[in-house]
Amino acid sequence: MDPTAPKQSYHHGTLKTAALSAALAHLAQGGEDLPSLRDLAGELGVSHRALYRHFADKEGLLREIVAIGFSRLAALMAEHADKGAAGAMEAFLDFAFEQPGLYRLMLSLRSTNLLAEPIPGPQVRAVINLAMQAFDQGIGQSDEAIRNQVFSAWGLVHGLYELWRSGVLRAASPNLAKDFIRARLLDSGLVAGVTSHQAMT
Amino acid sequence: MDPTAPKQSYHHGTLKTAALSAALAHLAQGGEDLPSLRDLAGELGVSHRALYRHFADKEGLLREIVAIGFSRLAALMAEHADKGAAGAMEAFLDFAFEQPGLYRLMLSLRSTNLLAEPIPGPQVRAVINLAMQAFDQGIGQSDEAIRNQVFSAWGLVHGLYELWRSGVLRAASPNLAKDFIRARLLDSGLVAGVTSHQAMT
DNA sequence: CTCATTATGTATCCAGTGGATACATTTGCG
DNA sequence: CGCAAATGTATCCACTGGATACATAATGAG
Repeated sequence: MDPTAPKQSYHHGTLKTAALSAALAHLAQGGEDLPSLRDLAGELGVSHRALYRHFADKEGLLREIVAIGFSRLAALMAEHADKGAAGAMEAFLDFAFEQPGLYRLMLSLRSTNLLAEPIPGPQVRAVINLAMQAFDQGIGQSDEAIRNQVFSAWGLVHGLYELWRSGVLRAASPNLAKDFIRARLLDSGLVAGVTSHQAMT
Repeated sequence: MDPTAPKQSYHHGTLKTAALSAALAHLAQGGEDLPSLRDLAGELGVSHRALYRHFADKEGLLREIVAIGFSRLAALMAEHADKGAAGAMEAFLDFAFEQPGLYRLMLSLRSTNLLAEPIPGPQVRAVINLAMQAFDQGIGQSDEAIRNQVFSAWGLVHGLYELWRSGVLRAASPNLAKDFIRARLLDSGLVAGVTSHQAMT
């Protein structure tokens, strides 16, 4: 049963993974919302009810995608672990601007009541822990102090990002919005110095 | 035609205002989303299609509510205009924690793709202007510097609030979340000192 | 005052959505 | 082999926002 073969068989074989990939692909291509279960199933050549064998309901699918999103964010931050707080925050920014759909699902789904249950804890904790490591300057600050700094920085960046997306904060282009957010983070004094790995925009 | 009289008449008389009030009442009572057009119309004793005489579509209703929300926020800030930046930010916080449903509609509707069009500009600008006045310390800072401070403060507060609502930031109670946000704002140095008009929680 | 015009509601339809139940087909294991 | 569990399908349902056609009430011109 080669899953890559053009399968005409009654059983799909890898429907669950295929569904998650298809959904993530939609988000990666600029989709803000998930497609309907019917459309998603249609793409996979399967009846919409087939998905219910793998996810309890639509929220189940959502939750798995959110978990994957946080894992990816953690991975991205781990890549930049050497660059300290500035690197961590730049990773946040990159993620949010490159995967807006996914980022939105991760962080504004619960408050939008699309998710009844809390977002997946372990993956979120992983992200927070990575951030705390990045912000720890090894000079014996208390865990609480570090945690406060992490949330302040994340809050500032996330808040400005959302204000931009909501239309309250106007910017001529996404890149300029990103620059603005980076600048505010910089003069907040929360990070030693933000690596601006970009040419002039 | 007394609008307060128990109307059995074919014509409602003040349907538009009644619809907006009913929707706002739902939000005030803890509703996160608007009720369906049918439920809303049902409450008003009217067929769901009647609402379409007053709003182009559901988004039309939403947009008017968002506009009202920003007006109310502006009014609340104006009340505290004497207390400077700290007062303005406390007004933000109060509004967000007392009207979570409305606040969410105002600020995370657009990014949730429930609103295709930008949120109403004039009302938003009023809020920004009030905030800028509050942050202006009259020592000749540039408009841009003040604006940056306003957005930093608003971004920080809004971001932490959203992180809390999304479940990333855990707090035992809403009041503790509010305290945490106020504390982060305070040690950001963005406001001179936050009036903590509350007893210990 | 009358009557046509316009504003406002109603009745009924439609497509799309998430979800439920009952049935069909495989797969795989004793 | 043969039967049970896993996986899909067919078909139904309630509900939503929206469209069209028709009914009724308010209003202003003559």
